[in-house]
Amino acid sequence: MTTHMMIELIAVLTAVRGDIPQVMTIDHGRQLPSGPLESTHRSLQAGVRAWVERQTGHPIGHVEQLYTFADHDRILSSTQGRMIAISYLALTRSHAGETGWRDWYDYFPWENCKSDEGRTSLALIERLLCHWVAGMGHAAERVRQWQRCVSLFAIGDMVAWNDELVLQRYELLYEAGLVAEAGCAPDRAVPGQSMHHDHRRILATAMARLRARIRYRPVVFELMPEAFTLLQLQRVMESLSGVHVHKQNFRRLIMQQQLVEETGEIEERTGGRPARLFRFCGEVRQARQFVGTKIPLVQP
Amino acid sequence: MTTHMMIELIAVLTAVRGDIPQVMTIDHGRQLPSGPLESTHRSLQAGVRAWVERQTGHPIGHVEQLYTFADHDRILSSTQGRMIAISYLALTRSHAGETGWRDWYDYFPWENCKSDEGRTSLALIERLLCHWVAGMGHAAERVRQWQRCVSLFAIGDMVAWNDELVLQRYELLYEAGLVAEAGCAPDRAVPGQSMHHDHRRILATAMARLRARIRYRPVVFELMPEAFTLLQLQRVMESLSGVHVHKQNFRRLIMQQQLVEETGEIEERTGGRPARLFRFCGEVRQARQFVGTKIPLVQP
DNA sequence: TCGACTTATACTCAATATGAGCATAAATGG
DNA sequence: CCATTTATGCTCATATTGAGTATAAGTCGA
Repeated sequence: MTTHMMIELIAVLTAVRGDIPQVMTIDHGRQLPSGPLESTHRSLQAGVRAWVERQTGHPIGHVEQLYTFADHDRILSSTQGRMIAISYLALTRSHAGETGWRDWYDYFPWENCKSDEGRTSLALIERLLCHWVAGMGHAAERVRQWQRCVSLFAIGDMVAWNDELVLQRYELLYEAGLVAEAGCAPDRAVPGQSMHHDHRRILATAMARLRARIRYRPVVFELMPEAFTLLQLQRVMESLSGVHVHKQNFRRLIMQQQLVEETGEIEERTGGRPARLFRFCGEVRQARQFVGTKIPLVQP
Repeated sequence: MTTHMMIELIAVLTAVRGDIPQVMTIDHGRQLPSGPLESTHRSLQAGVRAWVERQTGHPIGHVEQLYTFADHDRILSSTQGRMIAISYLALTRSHAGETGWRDWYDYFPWENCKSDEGRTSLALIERLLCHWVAGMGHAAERVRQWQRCVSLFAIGDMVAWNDELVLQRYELLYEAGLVAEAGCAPDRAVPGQSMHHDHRRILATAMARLRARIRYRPVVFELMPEAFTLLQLQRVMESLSGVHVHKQNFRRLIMQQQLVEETGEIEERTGGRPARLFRFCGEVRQARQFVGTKIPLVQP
């Protein structure tokens, strides 16, 4: 009796191509890669790592457990099958010419406030949510839910946009019946590709976690090439978090924390003045790996 | 074939008595309460909640998943039995006259830097770690591990104490063979009660998570009585985090964030000038529940 | 009753951190 | 040569933070 078949590992494998965060998918972008826990795996983390590295051929940097959930439907139908899913966030560096990679913001256009597409998406969501709230019976409930919409989507400038609330925003849209996973009609749905099962929800969890991590931990560098300019680093930070940063202040903070050191090389193809290339000070930082990192992320 | 027997839920149920954080235990303080996932549970979270509330009779406030791990020994011996453990942090308010509650710092004396016991414990750890590192073969490894000791235990004032690194500190002591769980001789072990299996490790995870949470989320109030003075609140924050806060600055931040409102009552038994009583502004805050909370935690 | 001690609460002040802008340098392409 | 682009150095006002002073209002013991 092999009982470990019931444990499923789901990976949100993330990389950055150019400036754009991407996620590894299967089934034409409809699912996240997943696999069973095998008895040869020494631990869950090792299981994910081994399996993803075999699948992509790339070494994985940061691996982090996200969340474990019971698949409710499967519990009740007491047939054999997957019962517990454990999701992981994994970061890798490059992936030239591989298939299965999709942009984060194909699934969550509204999370990319930097882009025009994101802003129009947000404007549409605002109208749809307004309509959803208006259709509620109780006035008190109407007020409560509208407050929730306002604080999650930063409607009306009363509250600032919080880039870490990816999951909460998705859940609100789900409750409002504005995503395909909630079974709504396509014309009523918000823009953004849907996924099978609750995989888009898991992706939202991963995005939120990564956005939180890059603020305090030097994990961005797991996604960067060996050498990079400060603007490249800034662009990656911006596209991960979905918000703009002030260029000079960003440089100031990166430099004064001594997160990076010059390689001595110069990047010529900047389109303007050539830029110095930097590398992550992994060696020096490893010693004090528990000292926090501060990355400034502000609104435009 | 009931397959759900293999999933174990482990709860770190935390409350505060007086000013002291406590954890619910069984087996004379040697284990954390745990139970199997049942098919009647609608979700994992609901399972933990239902089961803990039945066990203690108290309503639970905040519940949060901590970590999922595979019990390695059980995987290899392919007998039936528990295989996956999912741990949770749960907060509750009061527990007058119940058994099983133990102080956090019975298990982690060194995490309570406020107390004299914590400081002597830390001084001893410093000596033991120094001895451990000195016995290493390679000089490079010696340097690397000593750096790790220094940054985790804030040895020599080169780096500040980080109260959120509870788990990392425990893991270092485990690797150094200084805790009973690592199979060391009692006279070589660091002070602090041990637990069965990896339960002390799970407790460390829970403490770290709660210390991180109370900084940015108003979860402290789940542990406070209905009405409290600002000093009581401060004392609870201090004993959860294990570090001192500056009284006036603490008040300033709490007040200007409008986390609390006056009840109008006065607490007379302060030992000094009577203090105003406050309650948590849950209603007002619920609307903007995603706005961050800032609690100042500094070194003495 | 007085005085030492405790806690509560208000306010000040200096050091930093942060957000935003200005200015200059060094490349490109017409 | 000039407009444009990016890089990089510097300033400045404001907000936040850490730490201290001052005063108020109780308790307790001699």
